[in-house]
Amino acid sequence: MGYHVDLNIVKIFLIVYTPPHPAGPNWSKENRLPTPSNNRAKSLTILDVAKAAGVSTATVSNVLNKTGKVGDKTQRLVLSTVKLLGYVPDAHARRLASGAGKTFGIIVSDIENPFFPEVIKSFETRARQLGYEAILSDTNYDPRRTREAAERMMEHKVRGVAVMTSEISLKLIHELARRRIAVTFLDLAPVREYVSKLKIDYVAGIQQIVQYLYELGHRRIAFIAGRPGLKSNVVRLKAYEKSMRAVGLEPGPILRGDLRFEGGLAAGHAIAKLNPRPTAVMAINDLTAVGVIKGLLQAGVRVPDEISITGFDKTRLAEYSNPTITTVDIHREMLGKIAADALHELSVSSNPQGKEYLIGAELIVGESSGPAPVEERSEVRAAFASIPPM
Amino acid sequence: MGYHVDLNIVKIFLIVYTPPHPAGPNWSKENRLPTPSNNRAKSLTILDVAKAAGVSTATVSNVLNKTGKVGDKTQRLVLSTVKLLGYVPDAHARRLASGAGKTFGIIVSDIENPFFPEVIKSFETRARQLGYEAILSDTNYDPRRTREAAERMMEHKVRGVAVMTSEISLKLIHELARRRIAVTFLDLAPVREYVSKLKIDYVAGIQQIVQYLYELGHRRIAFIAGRPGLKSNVVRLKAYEKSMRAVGLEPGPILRGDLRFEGGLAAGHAIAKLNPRPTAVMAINDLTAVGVIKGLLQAGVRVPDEISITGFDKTRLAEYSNPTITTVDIHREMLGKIAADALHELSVSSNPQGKEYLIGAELIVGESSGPAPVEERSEVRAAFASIPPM
DNA sequence: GGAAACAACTTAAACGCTTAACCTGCGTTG
DNA sequence: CAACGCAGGTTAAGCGTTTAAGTTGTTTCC
Repeated sequence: MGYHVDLNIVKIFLIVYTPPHPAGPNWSKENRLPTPSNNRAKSLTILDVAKAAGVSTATVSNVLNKTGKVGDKTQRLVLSTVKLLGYVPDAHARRLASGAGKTFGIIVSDIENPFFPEVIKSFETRARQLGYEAILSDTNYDPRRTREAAERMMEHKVRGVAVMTSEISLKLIHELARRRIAVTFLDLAPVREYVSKLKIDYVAGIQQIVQYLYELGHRRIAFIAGRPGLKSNVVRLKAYEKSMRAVGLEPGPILRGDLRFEGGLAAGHAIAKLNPRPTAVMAINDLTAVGVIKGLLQAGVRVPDEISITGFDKTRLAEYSNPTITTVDIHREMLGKIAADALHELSVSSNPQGKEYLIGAELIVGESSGPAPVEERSEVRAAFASIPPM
Repeated sequence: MGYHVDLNIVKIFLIVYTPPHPAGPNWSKENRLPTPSNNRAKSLTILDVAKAAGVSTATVSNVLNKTGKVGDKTQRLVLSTVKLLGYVPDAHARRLASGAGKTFGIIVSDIENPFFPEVIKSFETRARQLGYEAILSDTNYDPRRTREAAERMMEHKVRGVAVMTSEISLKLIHELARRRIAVTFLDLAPVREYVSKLKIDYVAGIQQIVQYLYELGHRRIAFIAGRPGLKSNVVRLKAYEKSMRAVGLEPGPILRGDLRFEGGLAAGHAIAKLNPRPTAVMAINDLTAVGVIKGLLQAGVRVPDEISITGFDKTRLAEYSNPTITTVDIHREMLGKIAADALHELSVSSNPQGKEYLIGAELIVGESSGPAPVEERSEVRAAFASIPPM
């Protein structure tokens, strides 16, 4: 029952307050006759309430659903009976009887990724306002789990699903749509019946960073990419290349990352050794940026004096980091809200044709970026001379 | 339809691909006759499958539930029919008919607080392994929403609820328990029928930090508290005071924080001005620690050379921070897993008496702490002389 | 003053599934 | 060879709601 301090052991102690009895996890099946799973716990039903109040079940139902078909007096009677008995209606019976449940689903890749909680929260908040319940599924980046998540949504007969992950096949999306379940999707899927599209303006965000760095005198701007498989990553990379060319700069060097701290760290070390070293680094997200900064600092390169770093997504991390990170706010809270609005519109409208929503991006300047180092300035001026004005 | 770059405007553009039609949000109610919300979409039922396969609904059900009562050949026939038709069973009808649904709920304060996603994930993962579905409710620290969350759990007839927030009344807990819904709770509630208790060993965690700092020669160790209202915060504060006295040190100074970055920042500035300045600061959580470090750095105090900082909770932040933070791992992932296990045991056992689970804490040394500054050492030796060995 | 309209209910038929109880035919068994 | 057991089904009675349709008793209106 006691315990001792040992830094290397996960200490979990089980203190059983009750006298030990045979119902442990390994309890043999033979004597498991009267488990609560078997005897249906006769719970309070609407009929009990009706009897107690001396009315019909229909009246109770009408009171609970505020249809306005019940007289004032009866209404109060029913309500007080409900309170007295502690009756809570059964959500499942309700849904079954009424046909259409007011539920939305949201599917995300990874709830631990700081990107998602905010989206989930705003989605759920907005859904509530519109009178929907929300259920969440986390796929853990696993396509099989994604299919399971979609199936769960169908089983629960949701009215709409906000798909916030890319590990999902178009086929699955269409399967949902065919069942008349509204879907919002990020980027990939084309708009069609029951399917709307949420598009984050990555291109504009990247453009703003390049523009900003350019104006600070940076000319060698590296890019730390993410996982090549993810479409949104490819989009950002392309946008980087295009924006660079737009201001007359050659893209590169481009380093591989993994969207995680570790990848950024490695990239930071690599960049420190580069010659000539870039004067600015665009990381594909904040987490990578934090890693890059750490890597550079470990290698003795000062940020932002010697090199500027930028992130993307404006997670809280950007704010907490030391130095704070220059990043792009893609308005994650809008993402969730708009998803809910879009689903609502699709499921309420008589014409369920999808739409496309574009969500803007906004540059947020932090401490991790500054003017290009002075020794670069002469070069800059030379560059100015040879590059035509935009 | 176009858009222009403006850093101060949230840019959200709606591009409607479809020809405009009258079903906008402000559409008048008169002509909303045939909305999809009204006409029950006759969806595929088990009867359709049964007919198509030429068997009874009971057989289909038995196949789907793998009761083993169906012959091999029929089984295959049914399964292929299901696939062919794209039939998905209705979760609500299922639950209603079978009485006991296999669902757990989890109630958290704030999904955006990095503490929770990890707990949720491990809870959900474990619940799945045990064969349960999980539904999530976020209370946003609002007691009213907490009540709603609990009601939602009752409506959904969950078998158990993991309550991970403290903004909940004992009354509510008991109401759940009375309905034979298993509950796990943090700290506050006493164990009883259907209620188990998950206790994090904060005391041991704090003790380890004090011990560790003491051994590094620190004698003036400040504490940054959280919100006085939260019970878990009070526990930590008390543990700090007790641990300090246990090694023969006077507790204090104790500064007020808010569990957030901002509070830490303010505390950091305050500490920089203190005279004599503490040589170490224990922050109540990692986020506060990050703030403290930032505040101190801004005031020109070096970490850890001049002052050591410790956090608590071992969030990813501790790892990403610069310097990395010495913290305490309270095994959040265990919290979720154990909650699921505890609920399962309660709901399966014939004797639903709760138990108490103690989850150990573990010191994780980072870069934010180190030996006390040398100029303090003489003082330390004096202290050693006068303090009896532990 | 009688038809019509209405407010305030009640009745009972779904909703889509599970499951206890029942049936049927075939191989075993004493 | 009658009796039995059992594998592999089927039938039908719920599960707890909602809601269309029906039933009152009371106004309203010409």
